[in-house]
Amino acid sequence: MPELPEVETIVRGLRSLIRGYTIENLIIRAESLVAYPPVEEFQEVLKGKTIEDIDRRGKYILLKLSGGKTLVVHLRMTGRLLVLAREVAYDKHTHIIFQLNKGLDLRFHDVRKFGRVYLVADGDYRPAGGLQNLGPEPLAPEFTLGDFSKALKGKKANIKSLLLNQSFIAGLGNIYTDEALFAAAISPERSADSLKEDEVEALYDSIRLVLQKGIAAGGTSFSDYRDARGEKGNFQEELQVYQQGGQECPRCGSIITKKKIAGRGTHYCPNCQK
DNA sequence: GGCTTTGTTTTATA
DNA sequence: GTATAAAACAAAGC
Repeated sequence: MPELPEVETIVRGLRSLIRGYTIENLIIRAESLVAYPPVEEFQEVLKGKTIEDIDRRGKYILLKLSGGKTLVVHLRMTGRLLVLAREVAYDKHTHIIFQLNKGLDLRFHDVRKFGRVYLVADGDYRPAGGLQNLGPEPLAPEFTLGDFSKALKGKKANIKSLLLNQSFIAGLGNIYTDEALFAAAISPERSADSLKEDEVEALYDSIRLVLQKGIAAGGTSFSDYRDARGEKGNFQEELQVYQQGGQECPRCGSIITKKKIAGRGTHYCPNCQK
């Protein structure tokens, strides 16, 4: 599942592979993935645009184009953005092909077809779903412990659901939420405002550390995730609790539990996550 | 063919 | 209006 570290890895790859390239033509094989504007307009406006830079905001990929437009991509569960030579054959899950100059393709590949692309005017993110309502970037220097602590105050929801809420904090999904709560030794069922000062600090540090480790490992390829070159990440080898239900806790040796919390499969150690 | 998967949006409830 | 929880939705693999 592409979360912040996976999206960051993809963005870095795209920057080195296709920055400065021009979109010469598009092939849209599944129109349902084009969320905005209507497909005909999407196709016409993109032709001839140059990719000036590639950025990330939360789990959204932003391709800044010439002419004041931004192509926004969200990969949801199983989406991939791949850079491939034009002659590489499509498979059944290749849905949008951006044909670039010099014989390169940028391809949107998605087994589940849950991913979406949006073409917006620079800075006007309203048509792009939750992009305009994202919370702070957890790795940005401006996001301080004080901010985090203040934001948690008075929140009665459990900490797991709050961390998954993109308008509260951007970029965390099920994998890194479970890993950060484990690293901070905090139970996912705790209400947010029940956390003591030292626990808030441990969680703040854990969120940032886990995300940085994820990026350093090139993301988590538990199943579908691949980077822009089609390569797997390695963070699955470092997972402490996610998908480790029934295994021994690496910290205390108890058996890791998997349970549905906040509507999501949640992995945690019932003994040492308090 | 029902169940599962996750990120996001929508709806319901307090 | 706000905070929160629950349900719905996307589509395909098994």
